[in-house]
Amino acid sequence: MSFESFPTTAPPGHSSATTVTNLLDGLTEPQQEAVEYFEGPLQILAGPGSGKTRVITRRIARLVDRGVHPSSILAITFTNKAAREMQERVNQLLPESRIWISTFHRFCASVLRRRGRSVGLESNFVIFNKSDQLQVLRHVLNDLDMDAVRVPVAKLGARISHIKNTMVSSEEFTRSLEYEVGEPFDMIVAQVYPKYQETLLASNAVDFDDLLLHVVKLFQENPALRAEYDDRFRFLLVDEYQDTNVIQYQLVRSLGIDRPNVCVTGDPDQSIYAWRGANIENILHFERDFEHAKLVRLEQNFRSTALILQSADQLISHNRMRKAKSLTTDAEDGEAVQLLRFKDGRSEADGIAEVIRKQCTEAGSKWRDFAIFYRVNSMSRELELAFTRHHIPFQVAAGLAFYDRTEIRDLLAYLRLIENPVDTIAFARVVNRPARGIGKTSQNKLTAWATENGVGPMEAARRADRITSLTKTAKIKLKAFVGIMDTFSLANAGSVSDLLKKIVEKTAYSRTWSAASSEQAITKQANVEELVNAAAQYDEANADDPSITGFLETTALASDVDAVDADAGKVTLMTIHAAKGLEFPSVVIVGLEHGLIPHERSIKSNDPKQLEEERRLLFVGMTRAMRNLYMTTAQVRAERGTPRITIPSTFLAETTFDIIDGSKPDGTRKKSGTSSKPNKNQELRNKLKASLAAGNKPLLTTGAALLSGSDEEVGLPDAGSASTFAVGMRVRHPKYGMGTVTHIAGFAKRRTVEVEFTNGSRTETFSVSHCPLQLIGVR
DNA sequence: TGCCCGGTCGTTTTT
DNA sequence: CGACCGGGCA
Repeated sequence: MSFESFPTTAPPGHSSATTVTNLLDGLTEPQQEAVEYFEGPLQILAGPGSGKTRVITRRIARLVDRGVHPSSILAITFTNKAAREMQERVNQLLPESRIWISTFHRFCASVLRRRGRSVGLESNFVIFNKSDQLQVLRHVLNDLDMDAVRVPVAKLGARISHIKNTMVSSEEFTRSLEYEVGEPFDMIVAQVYPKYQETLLASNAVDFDDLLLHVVKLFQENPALRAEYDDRFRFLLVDEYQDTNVIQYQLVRSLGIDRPNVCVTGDPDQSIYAWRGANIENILHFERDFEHAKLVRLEQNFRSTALILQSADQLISHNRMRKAKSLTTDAEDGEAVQLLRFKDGRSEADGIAEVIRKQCTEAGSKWRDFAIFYRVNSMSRELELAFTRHHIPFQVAAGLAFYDRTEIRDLLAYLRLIENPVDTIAFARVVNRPARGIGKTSQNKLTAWATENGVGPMEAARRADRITSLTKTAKIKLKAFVGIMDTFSLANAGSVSDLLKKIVEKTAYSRTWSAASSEQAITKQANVEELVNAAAQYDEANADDPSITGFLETTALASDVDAVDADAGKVTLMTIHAAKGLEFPSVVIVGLEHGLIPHERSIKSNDPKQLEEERRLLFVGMTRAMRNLYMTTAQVRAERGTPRITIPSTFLAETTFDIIDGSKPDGTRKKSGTSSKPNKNQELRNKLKASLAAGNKPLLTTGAALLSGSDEEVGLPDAGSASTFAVGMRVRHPKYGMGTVTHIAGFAKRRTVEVEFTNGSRTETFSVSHCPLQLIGVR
């Protein structure tokens, strides 16, 4: 946004001769280098706010300028939003050029629509999202008679997805377990995974993973096809390369063999998706994978003020597994990062609201200048309540995504079934919605018959007369359902939106919520209307070739983050992950607490890699801020309903900021900002370092000390400090049983112990002042 | 067949 | 604390 308002000197419709210099105008030397580099692999290591998008878009324009045909350039991004933004900016430089800019998933969908026959997909296949996926798994479990055993479906899905992302097929997975007994859970997975794939294929459907996986397989099995695509896309550009997983990597590789003009951009320090299979190695080993690769580093930051950048840089420099990078800026110092401390989550939310209001009334800020980031979605609630109380307009980039709402999924399922009558999941969803007297029993009989006779659910319903197990009424009702469905077609309705309207009308869909409270009914009605609007938009954009499949693809690959509108005139609330790639004049990062940032899961994993990813996550959050950066802590935070005393984030000991008492109306500033003299915060950091050098493990302690709330000097705890607990002590907990104390941190009321329990190998942190721990003795 | 309640579960991040 | 599943009852 900000610095990108660089004037486009070329008038619209310019001829190419004048653009070369213009395309390099206002670029730094490394930026120019990246734009100018022509053929061969190119890696752009782009720090936050270093003008990456600008470089890529200009590079594309420059390629066209050199005579490369626009249709032989493919740019791939991760999110729709990034793709759209890049498309817009390329269009500014090259109006009407129709460069193909797409996400990995959309690109693969289009390949599969054209060439998916050999992996068993019709061109109108549907894309199953997560809830469809879970539905499939439930069906599979049902068929396998496994519901007796409690199997967590979501976990199954996650496990299968993970296996797929390591490119292990169901056959390979099952075979691998024949030789080696795996986890008990994997034994279940081994049974479910193949059936799951079968169901998808029988439904002419793919899940998100399949979308990529099928294409990679297609290219592997059909070298001529791979070569065709490789050749067609003479230039390939991949954004956010640090987030690619094994499959995406394979895809990029297979498109860059004959024509290795692959340009990747990314920043290892912003890799925050390793948990879902992203492989930092991909970017770290680019030079090895693509011979004679050129490397360009963009290290000058045009986004943040110097003090913000400095704090972020301090933090990230604590990562050990890292390509060192020097972030620089010409910007003024600006205001120091501020740490606002509150007593609990509610006053934190109120305090943030007050800060924002104050900035808007006194400093001329606008609501839209502010973004609040949190680690977990559940933390948005308290903030939403506070903003409502304070009458501050806000938008949340999360919650139930629009296309995940029941009424929307129901109507989409109708569309799916019309287009693809073998979609068992859509059938199950729709056949009795609104209720038309076709219950579970009848459905089970029908699907059993369908499987037996090798037909899809709609075909089975059509032949309901032949299914002897069905009751007479069930047969009649199924026939009626088929009758209604037969009246629906795109050809008859004329457009997707009209078809949707017809469905709503003919099925009397609003009966579904007749029982719901009126307020709910109104929301649902509005959602349905919004869906029709979305369809109308699709109709308009695809007037030349409208299809149900096309519309469904749009909805399947849309995400809630796409809906955030930077210009909405509202404060934006989102997770730190969702904030990647964005920037805001003022940013608040909420809950800098142990267990939140870094997240408990990463801490408990005991894996330094995971902790480093948490650090990168905070780094990403901090570097979104242009002018003001606030971070907050609450001394007490309700967790699963019960309030618990918090421990400050260890990361606070690794960066610089001013501490502000957020609960005081004006905020009592402990140390003021712009001086570079070490403040108390830094003295404490020095102590921490000395202590670390002495072989202690006091990160928690120092974090706590930092925020201990008193101005008096606080020392680090030693063996003799006042506490009855000591590392190595045996304790008993009424619920978790026997355990051993592994860490002690904090002082007085804020003193905490971490206990590793013997059975179940779980680890819990307790506040000494109120915990039910019983001392047993020393190990 | 459908509704309601009760219990269980988990609880990070997403195309 | 909340969502969601499954079971049991009307």
